[in-house]
Amino acid sequence: MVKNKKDSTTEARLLAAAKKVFTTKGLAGARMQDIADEAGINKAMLHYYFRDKDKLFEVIFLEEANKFFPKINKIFESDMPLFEKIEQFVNEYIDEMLENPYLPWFILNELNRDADQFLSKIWDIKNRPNPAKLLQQIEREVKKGTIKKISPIHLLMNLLSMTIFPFIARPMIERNLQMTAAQFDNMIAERRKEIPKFILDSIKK
Amino acid sequence: MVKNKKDSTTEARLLAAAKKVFTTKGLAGARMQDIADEAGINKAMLHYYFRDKDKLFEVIFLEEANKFFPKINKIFESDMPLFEKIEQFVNEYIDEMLENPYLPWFILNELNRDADQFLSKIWDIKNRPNPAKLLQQIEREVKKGTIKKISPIHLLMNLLSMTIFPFIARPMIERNLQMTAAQFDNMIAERRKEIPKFILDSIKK
DNA sequence: ACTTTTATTAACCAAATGGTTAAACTGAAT
DNA sequence: ATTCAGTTTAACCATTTGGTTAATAAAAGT
Repeated sequence: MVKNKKDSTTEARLLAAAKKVFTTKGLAGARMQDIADEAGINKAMLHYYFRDKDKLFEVIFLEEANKFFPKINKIFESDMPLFEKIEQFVNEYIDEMLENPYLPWFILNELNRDADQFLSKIWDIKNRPNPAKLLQQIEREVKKGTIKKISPIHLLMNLLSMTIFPFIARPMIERNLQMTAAQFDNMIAERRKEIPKFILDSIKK
Repeated sequence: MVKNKKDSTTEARLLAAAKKVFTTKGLAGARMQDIADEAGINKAMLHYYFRDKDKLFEVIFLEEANKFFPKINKIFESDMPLFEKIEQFVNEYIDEMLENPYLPWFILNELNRDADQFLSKIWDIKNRPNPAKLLQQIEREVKKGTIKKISPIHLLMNLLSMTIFPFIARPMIERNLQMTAAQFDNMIAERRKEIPKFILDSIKK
């Protein structure tokens, strides 16, 4: 595998370092000096390329959000059968989490800290998850009688919860259930099938 | 309702303020001055009563953890039938979250930041959730054939996820599903029945 | 060869922040 | 009335931290 030239530029190295530090320490906890050290590059370069801390944060967040959420929305809005949609959602989400385990944490953290600022300034409305179509689809299926009667909101909440929560709670899970990283990854792999199965068993007639 | 005298002492007011500020801003993001202002009390008093920021944080965390987790562990370890246990867990957890919506956030945040330090120094091992008994019970039920075949770990993960996640993701849920606070509370109330029902439907034979 | 632009560094700065201190206040015990 | 411990305040201090700058090196253009 040939290393992409861009990956070793100053800018790219700073971005990678920032991603790592923001992830583990949060926006407030991250130090510009830590990021510079992690990249092995002078701190002034962070300001040279990204102006200030908030801008740097924004760049990192948007890069990932713009890649990921459109994919999720495409699934939500497609014309697939409900169960297939659920399967695809779980798989897509887990794929993303394995590549960027920090993302949900990142988002929820900042959303918790200051939702207004985060949503209006940083998170473009086009890229926010929009499950409206999925909710309608569930309602239709219930009315048609193809699945058991269930509130669409609760089904959606259950789907999101079971998919996302393990990644947010990873440190707690690994500790309290005495799992190694490998065991955790293995468990996540199983969930690609377990979650859709669990849901199907619950709502099928 | 007569106001408890203790609730208006300087120490208690500082604690309440700290709880609020730590909750919304996190440990790193919280400012001692913010906490003092929130309490309407001189900043020096924070140091007078709690020595330093970390100690203050510790006091707040332990107070709640020592109240809550023993309750949860008692449920995990009791001899109730599985389904009743699930119901009680959900109800107990939701009760706690309504009173202290910040708790799971608080814990996961610090656990994510620095698990080792947090667990060894702050979170006494006696108060950590210990679901071993519940896992065994699920395994027994599967073997007896009273419920469908399911991995105990995944069932536990599903239970925790569906119960806890909505509180962690609250700001995102309220925004993206355009819910008011009242609607959110209402949805949570419904989940007391929805979660056990969803699980039962999925695992019953 | 030279000039100009871009990239990089080390030293520096101002503001924020956790923490200290000395003085003053309060209320009960003597 | 005085003392004395506990409480409270404003001013202060040292360090951290985000951000700037002036000087310099490297690259690109002429």
